[in-house]
Amino acid sequence: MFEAFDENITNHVSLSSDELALVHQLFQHKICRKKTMLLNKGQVCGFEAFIIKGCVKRYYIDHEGDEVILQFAVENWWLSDMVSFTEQVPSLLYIETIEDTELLQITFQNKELLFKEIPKLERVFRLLVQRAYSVLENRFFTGLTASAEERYLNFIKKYPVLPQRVPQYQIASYLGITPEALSRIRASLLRKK
Amino acid sequence: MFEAFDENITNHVSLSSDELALVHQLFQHKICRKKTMLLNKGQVCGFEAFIIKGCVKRYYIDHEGDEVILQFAVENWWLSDMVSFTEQVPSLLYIETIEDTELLQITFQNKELLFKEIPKLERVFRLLVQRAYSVLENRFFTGLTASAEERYLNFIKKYPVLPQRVPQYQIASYLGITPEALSRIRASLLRKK
DNA sequence: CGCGACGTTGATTTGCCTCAACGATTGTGG
DNA sequence: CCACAATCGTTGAGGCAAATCAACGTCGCG
Repeated sequence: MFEAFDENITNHVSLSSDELALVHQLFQHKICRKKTMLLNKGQVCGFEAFIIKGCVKRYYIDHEGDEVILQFAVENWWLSDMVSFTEQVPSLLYIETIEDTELLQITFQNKELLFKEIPKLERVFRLLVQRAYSVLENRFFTGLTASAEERYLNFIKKYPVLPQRVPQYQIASYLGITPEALSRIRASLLRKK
Repeated sequence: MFEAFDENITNHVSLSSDELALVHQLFQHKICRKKTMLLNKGQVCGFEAFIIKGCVKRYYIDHEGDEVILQFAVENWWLSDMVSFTEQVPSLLYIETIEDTELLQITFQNKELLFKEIPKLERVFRLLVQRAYSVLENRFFTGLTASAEERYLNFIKKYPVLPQRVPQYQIASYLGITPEALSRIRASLLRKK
């Protein structure tokens, strides 16, 4: 159960078996069905989680009442509302499972405790945040210049499994376009081939 | 010279005067004229800097040869190409001063040294990265849904000084629109009032 | 079966881009 | 000090990508 998780952490820093045991102890194993709300707008995000299995979306509701999907997260991804979690303020976002999902999650207090016991983990999590920042910045500037078609091609290249796991209108939302537009893009790509 | 800088750091963690002295020693004071290139595409970003005075832009050149501005940074902001700096890989970006600018900057080696000497600073920089992440995520999702006019209104509300310090076509670039479009938006806003 | 969720397709509209021309301002060399 | 160019912002005309609105087919499920 912990293999990928351990690897993800010891990638960045080596831990004694005692230390690793403490880590395991502070992360709680959780299983939930699809369509479970893990976080609602207005709640303080109480967890940071590593996804062992499943698929999750993170989104907000815009002023017209539509879902805008910021992120899909699958196996071996970290999941949280970083803003809400680290600053312990109410979230603006929703987090919801798309499939039955298995997580390892830690609370804010336990994460603080973990840092106190094993300070070198500060480094690991700083690197994780930096990585997340890079990914976001990349996505941001392809979003600024690329056309919808390019963004879609980019998406399926980067996440080839997601189209099979996520309904198309949610992918459209992630790409920042309407479902109709995505449908037409796909049709036009088929015609080209 | 160090007031705002010190405050920015001791906000998150308290330091002894010895520790603070070490920090000061490892950050180098630098002054440069406007239009100085601080980073070129292809270089490994050698610094992380705190802006004491001045204004800087961070941008890349798109496939049509146009500047796309990702960030303006002014007094009391941190500045770096985080991806390039932390992973020590060649940058895709340019960083250039818009005004005469005064910086406190640290090298990669010295930052590592700093962390080794004062591990609790890992925490400070983790929090800084997280803050940067929040800002970016916010900007990202207003970019996904908001119209150009909304983005502009947002911008002047958030950074009321920048329109006086930065030419309008660069603001347009930052907002992801053409200078013409921004000009029209401004004209239309004036008409409304 | 019948209903709702999802994807497709068509017609129309719209927000922003592109291209082009034109003032206003600033800087520069003669 | 003026002539000239360069830079910047504005305005107009036309075009295009994607949004909106609407209708329809298909599939899975209570």
